[in-house]
Amino acid sequence: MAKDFATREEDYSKWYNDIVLKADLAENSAVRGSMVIKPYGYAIWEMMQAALDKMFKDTGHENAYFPLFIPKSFFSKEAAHVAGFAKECAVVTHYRLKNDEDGKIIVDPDAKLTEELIVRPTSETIIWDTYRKWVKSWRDLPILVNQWANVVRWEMRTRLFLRTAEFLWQEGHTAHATKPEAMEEAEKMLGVYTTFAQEFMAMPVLQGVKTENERFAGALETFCIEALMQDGKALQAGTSHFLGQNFAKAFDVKYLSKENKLEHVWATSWGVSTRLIGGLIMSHSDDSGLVLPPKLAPHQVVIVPIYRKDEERIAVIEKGKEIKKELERVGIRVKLDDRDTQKPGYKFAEWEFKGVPLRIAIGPRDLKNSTVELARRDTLSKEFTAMEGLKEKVLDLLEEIQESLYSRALKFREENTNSVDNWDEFKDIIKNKGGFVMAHWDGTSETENKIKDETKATIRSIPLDYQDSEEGVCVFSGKPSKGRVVFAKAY
RNA sequence: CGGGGUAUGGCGCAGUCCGGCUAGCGUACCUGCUUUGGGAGCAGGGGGUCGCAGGUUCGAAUCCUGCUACCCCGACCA
Repeated sequence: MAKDFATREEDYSKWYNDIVLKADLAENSAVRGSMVIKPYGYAIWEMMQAALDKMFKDTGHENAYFPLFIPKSFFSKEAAHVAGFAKECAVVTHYRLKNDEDGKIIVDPDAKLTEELIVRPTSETIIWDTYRKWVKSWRDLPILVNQWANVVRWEMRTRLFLRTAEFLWQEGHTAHATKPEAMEEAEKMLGVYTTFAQEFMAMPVLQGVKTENERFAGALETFCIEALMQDGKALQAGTSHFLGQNFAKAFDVKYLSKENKLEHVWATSWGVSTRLIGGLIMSHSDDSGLVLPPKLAPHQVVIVPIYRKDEERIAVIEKGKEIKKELERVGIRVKLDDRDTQKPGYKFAEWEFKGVPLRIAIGPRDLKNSTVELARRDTLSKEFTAMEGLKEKVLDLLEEIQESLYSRALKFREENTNSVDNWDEFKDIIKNKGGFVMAHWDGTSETENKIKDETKATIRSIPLDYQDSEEGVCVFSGKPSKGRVVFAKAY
């Protein structure tokens, strides 16, 4: 175990917090509930952004940017949407400060806005107000736009990355001529998120739709991916909403169809946030700190030189540079830690809790034997290996680590997914074991709420293959059920 | 918003009950020497209006009053 680290066993929340802080990902700021994302944490976000952005563009989307502020009146246009967000909005009421008689800075009461501005908690309203101007004809559709932005939701309780008052995300907002086209878009983006989670984050996810209770405010259908964390709690990792014509009607977005008929357009929105970094941490990390999947690690390989005397230092670092160059030539992200201010043992420990997938140590002994010491973060194993053929070996290992993290996480999820038909067993598993519980449900919000009150478990999703799955009776009410849904306690 | 707790060098804490000399410890930081294949050792050194405002007192980190911030547990949520 790393020095000063809580273990998962001892205190899971503290373990999580320790990793965020000690791995230098983020810290709490002077602003309540808002974090500073530090360079190493932001580098991970940039890796995520790069991969996602490419996938969005490959599926035909373009980036744009809409205002941070939304006029208050926009919020009264879509009733369900307002109800969902009203309680957690930051509101701008004035536009100026001044000095009072004591020289203190105060809000200038004369500078009151005639209409208050809402700091966006999400951008549907401002975007749909804009789309009205963009859409006249069926030829203007579809609009496939994504925005990388920050949003603010005034949360009661916050946790680094998992829930902060301000967070970074992307939000896609699309407009379509027909319902099937919009539905197809919502499903397509769920697929993009799934691919990203599994192939890049090495985090297995369940695809499904939300129940009415858990649905996005203003959506007709919310698709989601849900991941299982190491403490047995579920994390909603991404959502894609089919919004129907709700926003088009609220903001009067109409087009003339080929048949010369005036129609409302169909909408989707979809988003993932910096919360994914929390999911990444809780999927793979261990009691020695962060573990990063190679595809998202800012440094895939770190080289630590070992030396005593000056001439050794020069020779070893020279070799380190050579290896770095060679690895970079095949596209590997390499950090040569040539700081003379820290000793090797310190560097080993540091890169370990920062989660770098592979570490190469080179010392005088290696120069003589033409070897390096190669250590894996995921298994914490190390071996001496020949410098000859190193880059092939590293490439293979990075791929192997990526796959092994995924299969380890998948195995964990499988071991912590239980099909349950008995109410007492349901309560017992939710309370004592956690994980996903697949159980029959009668389809009513009433039952869902009662289960939540009694166990704190919610329906994370209704699996996409729900319609074809087995019939049964609701684990709580005994009424008929068309299939099993996924229950869990959630973040 | 309900319940509990905390506020003292960068960080983590002791001291507060029972007021009293220059506010202490660990760590981090700085300098020097020895070290360097898993978080180095020794020596020396710098850094704190004790959360804020008021009060009691010869004297307040310590007692009293008010305020603020943060943390944990719930309810709300990506």
